[in-house]
Amino acid sequence: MSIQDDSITLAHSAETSRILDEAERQILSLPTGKLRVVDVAAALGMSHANVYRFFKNRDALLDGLVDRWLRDGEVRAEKAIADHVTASNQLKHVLLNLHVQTRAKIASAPGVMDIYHRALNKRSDAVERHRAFLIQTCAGIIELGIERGEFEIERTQIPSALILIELATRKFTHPVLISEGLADDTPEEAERVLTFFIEAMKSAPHLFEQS
Amino acid sequence: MSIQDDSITLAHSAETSRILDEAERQILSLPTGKLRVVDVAAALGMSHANVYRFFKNRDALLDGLVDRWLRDGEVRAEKAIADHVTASNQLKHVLLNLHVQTRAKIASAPGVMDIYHRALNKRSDAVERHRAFLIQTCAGIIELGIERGEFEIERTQIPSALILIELATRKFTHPVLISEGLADDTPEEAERVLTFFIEAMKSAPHLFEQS
DNA sequence: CGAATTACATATTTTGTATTATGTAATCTG
DNA sequence: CAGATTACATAATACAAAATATGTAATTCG
Repeated sequence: MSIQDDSITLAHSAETSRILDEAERQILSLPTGKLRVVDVAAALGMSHANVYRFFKNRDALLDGLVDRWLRDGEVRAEKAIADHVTASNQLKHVLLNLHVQTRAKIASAPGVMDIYHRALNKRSDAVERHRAFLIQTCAGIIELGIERGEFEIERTQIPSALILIELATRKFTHPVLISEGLADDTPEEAERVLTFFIEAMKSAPHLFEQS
Repeated sequence: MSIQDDSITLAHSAETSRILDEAERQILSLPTGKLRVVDVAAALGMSHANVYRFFKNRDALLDGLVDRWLRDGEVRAEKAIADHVTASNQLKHVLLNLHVQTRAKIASAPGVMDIYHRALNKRSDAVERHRAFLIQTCAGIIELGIERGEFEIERTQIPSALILIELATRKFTHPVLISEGLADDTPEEAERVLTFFIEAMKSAPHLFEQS
């Protein structure tokens, strides 16, 4: 029974994964993000029409890729939380990791950015979900930090802190903006801004009062 | 003599200005930034080769346009300083004005963004100069704020404050990033971040200590 | 009958060519 | 001879035709 349940809980069928794997492989060796469904199907020895049984259209396939990348980032975020003890370090490393990983992903192949760009402009479900995950995660960490007495801000100031941190660090977490500043923006700068807000939550809580 | 001096100090000849005026006029009514030197020359009733007497090449002409736009922003920055008394308000409105003005400029015509984009990717002299102007201006305001006892940070912390403010607000002042977030990022959000840093300089100077 | 394929109309991309623009040098003009 | 033009080689762009991809419906296969 548990075996059946396991197979049911698999979000993607084995076939879906194979298709995504091949799509990703091709994207990484492509000069641009112009992935062709026919090529993916051909490489897998199936007809291209068969791909459409698993993905509504090409956009859905690309969204699937972005979704995997974003989920990968989320796993790393969870790991960053597990790897650090203090809320300060958890918050810092969750966002810093995100910056560094996305940076690396984008730099790995020119086509990756094209795919991200499309998904973000479309505000695909995958992107919205990821955004919600991040905000929830950061909120949780800050809450923990407050409970532990690590941060001096009030619980009611959490939304305000989240908005500010998001605004000031989006430049380091948003794929398009990372790509735009690939040459200029360093992880060190990201850390600097993060440290500033973390220190502010520790020793200058009044800055987060709602206006 | 002073008349002669005046004419000499004119950075642009009357002809240069005419060319830039016509180029700008065309850009504003063009779907993309694909300005053609021949068209500008034709509209002015001169041969296209004549344009090359005043601008080394097409890129130089486009840089000239960006330069004018950026200088216009600088004039508005100076005005923002004159219009406000406190260093806090000067700093806030200089950057906020920049955000709002650039936003409006980009929204005015699709071609404008193309031109900005090119100049920024090229790191043209115009852009570098503008960047230096902004940093210098903000530094001056902060210095004044310190002198007046409005900000509590130390003079030695000015560089640190400038870097942080620049990092956290570039999203609101960088044309490409403004364009990217034209739909999402509001002036209100920009103000929020600015207010945060200004308040921090007032009441939490220790946050700006060098690490 | 479910899983996959081929067949097909429409959209998109590629390709080769004609046209037009760029930038420079030679030439003209007042 | 400074100020501008025309003339020209090279580079970029626009365009039309052919080729290819997408997405769906009819068809085949096990």
